[in-house]
Amino acid sequence: MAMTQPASTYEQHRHDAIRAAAAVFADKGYHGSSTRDIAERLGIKQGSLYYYFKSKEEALVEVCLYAMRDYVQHMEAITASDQPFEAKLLATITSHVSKYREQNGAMKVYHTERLYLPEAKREKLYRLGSGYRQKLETIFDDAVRHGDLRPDLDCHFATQMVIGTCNAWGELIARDPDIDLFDVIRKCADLLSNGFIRK
Amino acid sequence: MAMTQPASTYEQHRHDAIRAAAAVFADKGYHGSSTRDIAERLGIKQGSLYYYFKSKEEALVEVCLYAMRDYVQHMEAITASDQPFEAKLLATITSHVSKYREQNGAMKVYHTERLYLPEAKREKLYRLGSGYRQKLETIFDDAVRHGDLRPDLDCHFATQMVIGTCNAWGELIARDPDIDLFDVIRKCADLLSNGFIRK
Amino acid sequence: MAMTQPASTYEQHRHDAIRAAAAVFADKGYHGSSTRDIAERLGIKQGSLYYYFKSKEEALVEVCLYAMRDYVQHMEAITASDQPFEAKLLATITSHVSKYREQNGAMKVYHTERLYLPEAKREKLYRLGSGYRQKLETIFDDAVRHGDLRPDLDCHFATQMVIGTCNAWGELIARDPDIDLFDVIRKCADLLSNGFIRK
Amino acid sequence: MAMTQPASTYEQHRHDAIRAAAAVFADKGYHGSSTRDIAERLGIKQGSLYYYFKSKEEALVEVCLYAMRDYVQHMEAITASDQPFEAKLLATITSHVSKYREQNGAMKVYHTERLYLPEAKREKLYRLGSGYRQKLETIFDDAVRHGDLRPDLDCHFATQMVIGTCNAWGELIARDPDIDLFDVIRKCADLLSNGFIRK
DNA sequence: AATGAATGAGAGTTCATTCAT
DNA sequence: TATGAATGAACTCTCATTCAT
Repeated sequence: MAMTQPASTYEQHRHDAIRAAAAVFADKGYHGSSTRDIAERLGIKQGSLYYYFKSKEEALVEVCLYAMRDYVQHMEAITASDQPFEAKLLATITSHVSKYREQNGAMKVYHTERLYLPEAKREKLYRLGSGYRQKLETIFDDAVRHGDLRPDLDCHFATQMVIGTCNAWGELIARDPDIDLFDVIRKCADLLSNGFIRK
Repeated sequence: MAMTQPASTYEQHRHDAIRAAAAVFADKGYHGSSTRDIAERLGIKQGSLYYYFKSKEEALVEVCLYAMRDYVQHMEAITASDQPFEAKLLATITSHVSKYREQNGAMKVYHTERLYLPEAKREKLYRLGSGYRQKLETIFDDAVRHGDLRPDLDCHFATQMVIGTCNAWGELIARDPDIDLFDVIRKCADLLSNGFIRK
Repeated sequence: MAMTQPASTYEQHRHDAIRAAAAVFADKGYHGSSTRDIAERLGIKQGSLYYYFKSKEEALVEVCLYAMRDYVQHMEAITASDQPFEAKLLATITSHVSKYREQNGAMKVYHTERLYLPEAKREKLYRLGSGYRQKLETIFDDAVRHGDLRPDLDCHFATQMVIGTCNAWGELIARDPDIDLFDVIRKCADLLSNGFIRK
Repeated sequence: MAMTQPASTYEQHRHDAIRAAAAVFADKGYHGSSTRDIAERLGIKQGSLYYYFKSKEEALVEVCLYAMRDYVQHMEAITASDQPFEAKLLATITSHVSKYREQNGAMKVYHTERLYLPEAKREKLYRLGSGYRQKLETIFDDAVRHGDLRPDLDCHFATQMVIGTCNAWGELIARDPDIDLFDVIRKCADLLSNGFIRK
């Protein structure tokens, strides 16, 4: 059972182009990358890139969309599932941090280069991703209501904190391939849940 | 009590130039900024920038050094002080996060653009900043030994977590001037210390 | 009998670019010429030059190599030939001085601008050209041994003298198109052989 | 008995500036030199140069004039003297070639950079120097008439040849301080007079 | 007599983009 | 489907020159 669309040759090649762009942008930043860099990584000539993107900016948009793929759905699945808070948190962090090791760095690009897009396009991406934060926040809301979390918890703040922490670790593990991904995830979830202090 | 060095006119103007560069780099990224942008912000002509920096790259180095100024010393003072762990953590977070609202964004530039410097210069900056992490780690080591923190705590991990969290919040508060800095600091310290979970 | 290689369009255009650079450098000197000057002479826009040379310096190198083409081989052919000394000298001078009227001044550029190349590249060119002097010197050595030339002749000095004289006349005939090339060559060979003095 | 004018301090300093310019132009060429290079060699700041020259071009003119100083007079003295041809030739060559080791390379600058001056100024310099060639030519004319030289000698050509040869050797000895100046002069005069061929 | 500070013009170079083939 | 060739705009950087001090 194929999980991705059969995909015409063009779509396949375009997908490769997006992944090449992701890798190059992740490495050198959007403004530090040239279309030639991307083309070289793809093994084609500079001009040929324009068969797949109508501009460099479009390439960035596509990389960001690629990064967002399955991102929100994942969160929705976690929210809908019938697990205790700590399991949901672990699942969230796993999903988020792992993404930094996948998709040729697209997630990193989304996080750091998205801002260079013109307002309009940035807004569209933002809307795409904001469901994520909302869903995550409801996990916190529910858990507080249910008595699992501190009753004084600022759920909005906690949500940002989780996301920010995931992004921070994501950067680190994207840069250093020697870091043990699951060790990071476990400790991260533990510390966020329980804090540094001895009980 | 003089708060700043007397400083020659040249030094003063150069300082202004560094701050202008910091602001522009923070806004558009190193590669996305032009020397004209910086000059314009300073109110001089493009070519005149080279009276203060011998290259755009040198400007980036200076911005990073500016960001690092007092940074490690602050940490050393906190380490040396005779306060309980939670006070030290609060002081650390305050010092770190506040920096993102100071110095025209130099701290953000240091964090996100430093990587575009050639190996040699990056290394030198790195050495300057690495004392920070070490000092912070000793705070954790001491507190674990003293019984204030969980005995199973991975202090190295915890250190990275604090720094990463501070940087993540730093980005947010730098971008959004409406965020209440001290609210963030307080909640951040609280959550890191005590976690989300109800005791 | 094909006299030039078939040559791809790119090679042909690049050749034109080298000749344009030769002409401009010969006229205004390397540092006095701009890439725009060269491009204009070629009838393309400045930026397009970089499709043919990756830097202005590379253009200078190519012009120098162009000047050296066939230069040493010519000398080798003369050396190997079975002619008396005076014929060989005449052939040498002819070959050398004529070059100043050919190849759009590349020889002049080689002679006067080569020095502005960085050590490494200059060295490589030098090695290419140094065979010339050596071959010429053997002509003198042989002729002295054979009794055609004065037995007290400093052959190394004589070689330099021929080359220097050729270059001096080359400059003159390159600058003034009215000078009769073959008149110069003949008189030059005569005077070098026989001197000013009446016998 | 002072041989140069008493000279105001200004004149002395200006003289130093001309010599500094000569050295720098000789080393890097007119277009390859910056006014900062010259100022640095003088030990003053760039802007201060303009106290001595109203433009870089004027500096070049002054260097050329400096090179020409005593040049023609020397030739006149030689012409007027009552020596045989060979002594006059030797004196001429000595005077000319030696100049390349004097005056900080001004002669080399005159020879190679003069052409970059605008027509008008070049013309003026040319007139200054052309007396030299004329005087030298009369030496040849006289010697032919007197029967010392070959009756078929093209005196104009011979004159150019002497000058060209002197300049060629001048370049060599200016570049390489190890060359024995008087050895060059002697051999040069000998070969020009008597040629390579065995009598 | 000399300098610090600035400038405007122009340099070499890169690059996103186009388009005929 | 992809390329070779070119372009024009922008970029970093240099430099001759000016001028108040």
